[in-house]
Amino acid sequence: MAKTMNTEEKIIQAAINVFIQKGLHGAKMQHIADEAKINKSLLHYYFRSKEKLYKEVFTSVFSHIFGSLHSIFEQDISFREKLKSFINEYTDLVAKNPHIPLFIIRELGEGGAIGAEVFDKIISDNRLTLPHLFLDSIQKAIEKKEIKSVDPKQLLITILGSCVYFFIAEPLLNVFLNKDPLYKRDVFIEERKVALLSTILEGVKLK
Amino acid sequence: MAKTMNTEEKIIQAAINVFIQKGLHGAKMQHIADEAKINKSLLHYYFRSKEKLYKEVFTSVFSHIFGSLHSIFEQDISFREKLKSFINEYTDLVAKNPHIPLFIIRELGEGGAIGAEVFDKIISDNRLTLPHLFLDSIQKAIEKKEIKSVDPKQLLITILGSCVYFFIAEPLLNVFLNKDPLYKRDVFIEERKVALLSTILEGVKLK
DNA sequence: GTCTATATCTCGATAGAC
DNA sequence: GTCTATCGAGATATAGAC
Repeated sequence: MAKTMNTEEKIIQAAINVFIQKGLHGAKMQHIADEAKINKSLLHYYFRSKEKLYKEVFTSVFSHIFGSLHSIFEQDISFREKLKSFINEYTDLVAKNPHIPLFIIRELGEGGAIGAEVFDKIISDNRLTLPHLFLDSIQKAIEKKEIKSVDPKQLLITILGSCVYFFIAEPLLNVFLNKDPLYKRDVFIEERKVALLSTILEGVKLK
Repeated sequence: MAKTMNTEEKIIQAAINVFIQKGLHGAKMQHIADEAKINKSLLHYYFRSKEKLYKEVFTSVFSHIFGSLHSIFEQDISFREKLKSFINEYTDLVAKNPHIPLFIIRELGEGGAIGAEVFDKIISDNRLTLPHLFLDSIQKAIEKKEIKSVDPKQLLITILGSCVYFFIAEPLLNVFLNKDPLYKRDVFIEERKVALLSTILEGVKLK
């Protein structure tokens, strides 16, 4: 934490760290104050409530994810290449930042109302966010006959779900994955990228 | 709640209802006592702690899911038929019991340690639980050349993730699904079953 | 703007009468 | 076995001095 940051910036940065690791209810104001190395009452002085701070953090996380993957869909490459890049980069993103899917999951577990409010604000303000770009890419791939005619929304949900599920359910999946003494998480994740691209593009049917 | 139930049974039933809807931390002992129409201190008399009660509920939920889908994998039908039945029945199960995926998600959001402990106990006690049966079915389908040679674990995770993600992320997905004034949840879920089976079996590639 | 002190509340758990 | 009463920890939020 750079010393040049003013109090407000320090609070935001600390809130991002703590909320992402603990979620809305798991995070404690005292913990955020400690992380920012400021007095707890300053949190209420700068932001009125815990929820206000939380919304700031949520916006920041979504923007980060969208920003990281944005450029994939602006390149002039085939749908196959876009899908491959998305699977690889999205997988790497969550594999290297395991707190991010947990953060979103916790919000969804609490009903998702705050997350939906923030998400709505982001995608309504800007027509070129990641979900729009991804859906457009699918639509264009269908028009160019690169892929079958499918419902773009259904396909998007299938892709997102099959990418992120491993990281969400990992504590449960580990129960049987770890029965294999040769199981290595990193290797499995690399194999997962290849398996996912193949299954989504070509399915499991024999030629 | 039948009047014939004894106190212990009433507590268990109430705990299932409340924990499934609220999760471990969201559920309050007072709420469970009210639901069971008994005094709060009786919860501690019959079960020592909140966590003990919670484990009972978790075991019950897993057993319910596994039991509901068990028979699919014991029938002498093609892999395609098994996959179709699984997608349809699993989708119906979570669509009709929306609290179940949320319950599991909340546990995963809190680290999943308790869920993993319960899950481990269930699958270690019995070699014929749902995950084993599903993995065996995939393995046999590969041997019989019904499908391509793939890693059964990767395929299982892809299937589970693409089935359940819609129900987990629904509050966020609704932000753009609801932009379509013709969107109907029930219709979308029915279309989802068909799209999922098709994509997993055949992918999105043009013939 | 920043601090200390504290009000206020919620909740799991327990003690003890009946 | 069941009840009332209460403890004690932990948390958000605020009052008020400096």
